[in-house]
Amino acid sequence: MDSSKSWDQKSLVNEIIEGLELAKQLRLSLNAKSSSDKKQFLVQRILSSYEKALLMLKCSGSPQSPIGAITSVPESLMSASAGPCCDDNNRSLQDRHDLTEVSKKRKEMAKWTEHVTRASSENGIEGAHEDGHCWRKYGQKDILGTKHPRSYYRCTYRNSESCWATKQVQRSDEDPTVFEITYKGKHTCSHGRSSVPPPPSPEKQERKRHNHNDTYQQQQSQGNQISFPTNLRVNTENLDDTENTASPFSFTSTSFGCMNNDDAFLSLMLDDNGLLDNFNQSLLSPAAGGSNYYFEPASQMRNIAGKEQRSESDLAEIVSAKNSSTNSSIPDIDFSLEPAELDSYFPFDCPGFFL
DNA sequence: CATATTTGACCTAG
DNA sequence: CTAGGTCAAATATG
Repeated sequence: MDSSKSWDQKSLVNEIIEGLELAKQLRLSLNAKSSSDKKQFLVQRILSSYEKALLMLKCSGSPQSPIGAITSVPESLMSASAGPCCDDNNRSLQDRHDLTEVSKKRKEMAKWTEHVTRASSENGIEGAHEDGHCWRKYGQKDILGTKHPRSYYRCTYRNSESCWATKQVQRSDEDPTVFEITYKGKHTCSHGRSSVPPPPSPEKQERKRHNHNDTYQQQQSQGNQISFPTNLRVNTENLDDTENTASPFSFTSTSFGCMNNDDAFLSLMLDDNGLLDNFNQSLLSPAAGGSNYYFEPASQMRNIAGKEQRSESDLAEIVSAKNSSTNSSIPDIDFSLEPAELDSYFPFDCPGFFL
């Protein structure tokens, strides 16, 4: 990866910069209310740009690519052709049902990671992310080499609806405002983001202990500028095709959980690009929960990781939503889209937002 | 009282 | 054996 880069780092940077510029243009367009054609065109360009950049990265296969933002996902997990989501965590289940197949891999389900920057206490955005699903914490573990413990959550409806989706929340030690959320399995429950007003968010405990007043409500008032993803970083680490790869990233948050607008956002994305075709299904599938933004040129991106990414499903995506602010920017290369981009699509005034 | 969280014990892959 | 992941009893919350 370091030695023979099939891509020139400059090209990569350029690609990303271009994306950034385009995003800015898009923002302007949005503000100016220009024709939707133009907007769509811009979106397409942006995606194309990032797609290229990601491809370069993927090809390089460097875990520690220049882009610090990219988090390498530990292992590839393939999703057994088995079900969409149910599969692994239920060790016990599997054990009961068919131990034999589980032999090696413990993880067989689609998995992707999301990086969520949640508020700095000053912004009071802690707990700003929710994905519209109801999660129940079932464990917490101190992980070697990390300052903060990792929390384990599973779908509240695990039992009632056999929804085996789970997620892990790990606070970054470097940037305490960043939470790395790793999802596993797809929601099969019918309680997507749409309905349920997100209960306690994962980090709830922290909010509890720290502050709660200045949290999300504040943002509502601040409305467009902070609320949340100011800078959206999308990092795709391991992608593998996987038809059932569930719903990749939900742009964190409760917000999405309660808004319908994401549809607009999605449709925009989808319309413009064939790129996202593969995901349409899941994207639109109710179960998957609507606001998932797929970033996946399917076939092209997968692989490269080099290891066992067979065909199954090795999907790990990382989304970073930064709400920090204007400058979090990242000189080098973090993919960062300016806030406005999202703002226009997401109303933050919906009640229950960020909760 | 029902449901969610906490937390130490337990299980398993590596 | 270790670290990560899960279970489940105890406890907290509404």
